Amino acid sequence: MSRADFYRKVYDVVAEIPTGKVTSYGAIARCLGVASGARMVGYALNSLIRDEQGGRYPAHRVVNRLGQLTGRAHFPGDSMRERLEQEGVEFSEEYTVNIEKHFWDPAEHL
DNA sequence: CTAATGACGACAC
DNA sequence: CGTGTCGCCATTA
Repeated sequence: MSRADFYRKVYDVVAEIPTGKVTSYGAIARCLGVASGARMVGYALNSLIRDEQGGRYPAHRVVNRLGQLTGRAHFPGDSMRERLEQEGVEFSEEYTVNIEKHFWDPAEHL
């Protein structure tokens, strides 16, 4: 599997996250067969920002394994948190979602 | 080519 | 149970 394939698959998975659900970087990485690629998933999403068509991917639904919105700084203002709240995602902390309640496992979708 | 970095995660203390 | 370390690997300096 090439680097480009990995990136594309990450985007595919992200695009399929249901509204009101969230998943983690590590879960996506494992789902793609690269258990140690959690950081790469984050990097792939980071590149979406540069990418023009990046806006059409719900990258705000991807949080770390604890449900923390570690990527909020890459979104304008509090748009990441606002969008999640708007989708009905429950927060345990101001920047932490209830991931156990809203977790979406990419593996189940394959 | 080497070194530092990061939207992570597992494990040791 | 919070904090520190280390492994991870593409990307950038």
